[in-house]
Amino acid sequence: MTNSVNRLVRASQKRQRLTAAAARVLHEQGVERTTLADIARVADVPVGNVYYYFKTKDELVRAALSEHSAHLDEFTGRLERLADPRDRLKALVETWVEQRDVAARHGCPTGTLAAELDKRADGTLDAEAGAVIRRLLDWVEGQFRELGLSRPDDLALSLVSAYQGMSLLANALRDPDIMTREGARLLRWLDSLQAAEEM
Amino acid sequence: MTNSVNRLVRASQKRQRLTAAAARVLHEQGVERTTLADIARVADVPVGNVYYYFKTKDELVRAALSEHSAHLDEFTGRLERLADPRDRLKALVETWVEQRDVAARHGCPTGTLAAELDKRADGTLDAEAGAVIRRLLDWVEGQFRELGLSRPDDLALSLVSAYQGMSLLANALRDPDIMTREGARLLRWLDSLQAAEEM
DNA sequence: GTCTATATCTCGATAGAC
DNA sequence: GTCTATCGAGATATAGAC
Repeated sequence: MTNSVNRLVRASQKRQRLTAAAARVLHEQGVERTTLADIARVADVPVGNVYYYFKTKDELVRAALSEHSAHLDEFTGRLERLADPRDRLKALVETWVEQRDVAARHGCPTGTLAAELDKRADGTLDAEAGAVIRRLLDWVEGQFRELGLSRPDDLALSLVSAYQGMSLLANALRDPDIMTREGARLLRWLDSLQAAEEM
Repeated sequence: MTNSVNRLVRASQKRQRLTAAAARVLHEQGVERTTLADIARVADVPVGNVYYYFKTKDELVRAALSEHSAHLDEFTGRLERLADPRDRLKALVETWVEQRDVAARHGCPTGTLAAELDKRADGTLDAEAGAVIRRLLDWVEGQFRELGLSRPDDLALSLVSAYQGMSLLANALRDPDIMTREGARLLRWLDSLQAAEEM
């Protein structure tokens, strides 16, 4: 490697570290209570240096959203190795339940971010947060459609909505058991669905 | 009325105006993005005067939470005029759907507040937000119990969770129709429940 | 590309006149 | 009780040396 390539690699490593740190810290503390210093510290990058990679704080929020979106794609991609769409959805619910302690402590990463960004008058970033949720919604709808169920869009809405709701309640009441209880109901519900039948 | 009583009344009127303004503005803009000046302006009270009624910003947040809690009590109280608990729950869902435009714009007042407060390391106010949600949860559970349904706590969790989920999605996607679609499913679900049967 | 120092701004909170 | 003026903390963002 030449020196210039070396520098480039190190540079993008720092950018990557900042992005990962932003995704994590913004989830834990929220956008408004997170300072650039917080993110820089976790990423082990000097504060002033942050501006070389991200011109504004909003760009860091954007990067965190991309990170969540990429993570979601990678996850649904893995689920598609399962042959039966119903098994994919059940595996999705099981993963949510496994993450119950994180949900009880900080809520759903994308959901809490979207809720916070929607409080802004400036409506640029909140649309991007909504797009990540829409991405999950569309993927789930595809699974219901493959199962030959009617109104797959409404079924997807119910499932994703249930996830956001149980995450918010688990968080607000600081009770991971809420994820377990609602998760069990969702698994039973998924098992009960039959083609040409609604919920 | 003596002058001193006059002053007292005017004073508590101002306190009341500040509380109402806090409840509204904190819902619309969130806690972190709302300044004391914002609340004072809406309440038509000079900024510096706020501190005569509320020693800190957190006390204003607390007052807003009490306002939401009182509003909830008053609302469930009115619902209890209906003889059938099932009708009470259906009226509750119908009210949520009627509020769809507010939900799409700002989310559920208590839910978004709880989510934001839970991002704090300091865990004093978030518990109070959770308590308001718990209050709704308990009331709904009572209705299911009156209906003689098994696991009324799980049923209440499903209903309130569905409400929080659909509010968050409607808000994130800026789409009030989401409230209508999920609301319709909840009404059908409530109709389908029979004693000694689970969801 | 990296980092320090600092400018600039906003906001919560206080002091003190009236 | 009411209100103005302002302090001081803390944050984003920038200037500029290296």
